[in-house]
Amino acid sequence: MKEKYAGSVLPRARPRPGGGCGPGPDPCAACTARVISVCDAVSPEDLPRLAALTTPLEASAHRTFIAAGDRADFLFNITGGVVKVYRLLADGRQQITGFLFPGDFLGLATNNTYAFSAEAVTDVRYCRFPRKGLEQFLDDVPKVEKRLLTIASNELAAAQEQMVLLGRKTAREKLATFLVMLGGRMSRLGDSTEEFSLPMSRADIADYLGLTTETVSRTFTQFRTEKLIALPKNDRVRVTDRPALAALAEAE
Amino acid sequence: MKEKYAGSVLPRARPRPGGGCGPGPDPCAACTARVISVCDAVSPEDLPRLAALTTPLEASAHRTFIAAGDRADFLFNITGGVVKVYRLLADGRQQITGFLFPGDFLGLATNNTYAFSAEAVTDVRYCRFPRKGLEQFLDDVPKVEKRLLTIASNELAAAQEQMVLLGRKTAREKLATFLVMLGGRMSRLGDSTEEFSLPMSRADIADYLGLTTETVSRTFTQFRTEKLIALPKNDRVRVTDRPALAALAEAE
DNA sequence: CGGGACTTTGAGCAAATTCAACCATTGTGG
DNA sequence: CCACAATGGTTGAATTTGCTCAAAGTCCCG
Repeated sequence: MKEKYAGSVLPRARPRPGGGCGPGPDPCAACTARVISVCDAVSPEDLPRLAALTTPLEASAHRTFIAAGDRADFLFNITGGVVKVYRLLADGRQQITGFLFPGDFLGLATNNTYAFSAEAVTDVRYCRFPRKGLEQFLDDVPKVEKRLLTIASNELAAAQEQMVLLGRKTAREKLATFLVMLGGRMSRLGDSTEEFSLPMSRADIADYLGLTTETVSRTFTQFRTEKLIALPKNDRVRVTDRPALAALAEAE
Repeated sequence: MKEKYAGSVLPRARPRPGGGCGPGPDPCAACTARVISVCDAVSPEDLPRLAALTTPLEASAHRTFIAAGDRADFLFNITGGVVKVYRLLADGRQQITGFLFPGDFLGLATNNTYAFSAEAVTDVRYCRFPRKGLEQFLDDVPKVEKRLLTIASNELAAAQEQMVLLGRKTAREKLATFLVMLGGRMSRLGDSTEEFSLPMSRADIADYLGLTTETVSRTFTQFRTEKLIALPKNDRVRVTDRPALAALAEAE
């Protein structure tokens, strides 16, 4: 199992392992993830109202907490841990469309049902908002709606980036891009860019990059042989030749 | 050149070839694309104000009217013709992230610059809005902002779909998906689902599906041999076995 | 210490690419 | 009006990248 990863994602997060909402009457005010999420757009005086809508929840590693086809009654904000968002084909082929980290937002749905599934990669903490209530809240606090639009735009840009990766990059370029991206992300969460944890399995990395586990593994080995990276543990990378890795990643 | 395609995309559109905004004092009110676009969320009394912000423009086939890196001062609404949105890698590899049709919206940008380029595939008509002015307008007409969020959500869902295609589908499945999608899109624009125009080149299809022109061409030939489709002209498809094509497309 | 899950490695294979030639359509200039 | 160049599309052969199938190897954790 993967419980080992729990809490390793926010090494310097303060109040609770894995980060997350604080307890007490005003949990959102104490939320360690707030500064990097939607909730940042909420002014202090509106926080209690947001908190009233919020249900803080947890999911242990490998739990699927959103299944494609479910009624899309909720929106989510990840406060601790790592989540994978994915789609399946009928025969089981899986494409992971994104990994979510603390502060990331989830749940923008087109119809009344989710078109994707979401599974906890590590133990996860998240806040759940009922769509109905949140929509009301959004009407009253337009700033948050703007923020949502910004978030959606960012995700759209990221999605386009990922399409370039999936459609036009080689296995080496894909993995290099992934490592650079993950390093950046991890460092923003308090880990170092040079050495950081790799919370997801090889299979998940493969399903994110449009490859097989074997190819991911082989490419890791190549990179290690070429001294671009080191793998002190299976779930930890040290980038030893950042320029070379970045060059591979940004064939653009 | 491709001028031959101009106007072939909205066969039943009324007022002008290729559709587009009407002339005169209230062009938006006469816009044939309005009913299927953002502008639909604008109430009649606000239309003049929107019209005041709008600059109707044209671009002939193959003209790049947004280049990645440009300052993102404008938003766009396609009113006639077909546009491709794409990204390039340094060595020229291209990934088309989407084709836009009349009613489609374009320009959501993360930073101050566009991260993508946009090129007219056929002769194109479009409306241009200055970001600044539009933002003001959005503040006053929250309904439109909501609509934008909905559009962004839809695009996000489409982007995820495309990631599945790029990362996990075979060449045959990719082309089948593309044809089904295009058929649906074309029929909503007044063409038939059974036979419709194929306004983009094989190279563009390849760059959209993460394949090479050769593979696209070979797969077209396969489909023709298997009597799934017919190609009365190079730029026209007739779907002769829709169920089979759909089955190939939706391996999901 | 042993079982299970995950990862790595190897060998052969297949899908898609590359490189190259050929064909078809269209538009141009003689 | 026809020849012909140009562009885009198709086809073929050889090659390559990444996949499949199979077998070890590793690392936890109990």
